[in-house]
Amino acid sequence: MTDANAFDLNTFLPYRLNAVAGRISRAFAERYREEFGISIPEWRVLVHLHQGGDVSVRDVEARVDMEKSKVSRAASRLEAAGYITKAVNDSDRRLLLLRLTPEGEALVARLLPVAIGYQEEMKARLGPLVEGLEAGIAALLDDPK
Amino acid sequence: MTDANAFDLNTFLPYRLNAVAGRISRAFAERYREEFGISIPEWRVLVHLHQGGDVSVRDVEARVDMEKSKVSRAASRLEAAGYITKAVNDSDRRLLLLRLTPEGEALVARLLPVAIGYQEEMKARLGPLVEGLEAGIAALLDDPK
DNA sequence: TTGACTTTGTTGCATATGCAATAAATATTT
DNA sequence: AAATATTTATTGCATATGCAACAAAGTCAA
Repeated sequence: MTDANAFDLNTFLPYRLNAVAGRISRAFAERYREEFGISIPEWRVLVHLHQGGDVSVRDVEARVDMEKSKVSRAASRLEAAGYITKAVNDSDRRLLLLRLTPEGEALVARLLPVAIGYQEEMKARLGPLVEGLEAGIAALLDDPK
Repeated sequence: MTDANAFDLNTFLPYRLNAVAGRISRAFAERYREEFGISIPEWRVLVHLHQGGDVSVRDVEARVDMEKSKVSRAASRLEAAGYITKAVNDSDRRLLLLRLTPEGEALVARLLPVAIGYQEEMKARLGPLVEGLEAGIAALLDDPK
């Protein structure tokens, strides 16, 4: 059945998955850059800090699907912008304690509604198909690999 | 209901979509780099040339979800590697005619079964959930926007 | 304690990327 | 026809990325 001559990129699942994700991400990134002046890596760090308590670079790396160098650089930019602080963890001086500043908290408070609204838009476009999409993503993402 | 304090990145649809797509793409890219020495942009150009007839950079850009500069650079690398040729389109001398060489055709013939196999693996992992995933992707991707 | 090994975060480096600017060809307007 | 505008592909530039190398701190074993 799988005739290689008939191969069509537009029905190729890995390609399609990557293409949607790219478009969604680009739109999301543009919005965040314009409204808040931050990138997606920075957004992820902020949101993770908002969720968890004291957090190290390693923690962010593990939970947010980013290389540690990417996390490190995002954190440095956020620190320079005054949204987070970096402190040394006294019980293990290799670890950083990343924390939101009051400015960072305020920024997250403005960010989250926009994020949630964006998600709502997506879900509205999907209608009843959301569930199937989420189930498929879960199967690929949360699998033991 | 959407309480911003309860926001959880791991249930945030745009994030999850991007995370799966990233993992799938990285695995795919690694495989293609190791086995064939080509990148995903190059892969896309090759496959598109295999599908269509004579093709310009603009055609690839329109159909393959890539910036024209990315297409241009991928095409240059493929030309240097001997997989495609660039000729001037005599009916409109602004356009290129990109064509697979015999080596390019041979490469594509080896590439496609691997791609199809990769897709099969994905589908096997998804089981009956494939359809829902594909429907969701279609709703987001093929929409009038 | 000493020495070997591991973990954590940062940085250097090579490559990739998007965007704007450009040159060449064509199309359009006057 | 001449002047202007548009389209196509490439390239320069600034930024982003992943990976490997590294320094500092900690762990473990003898």
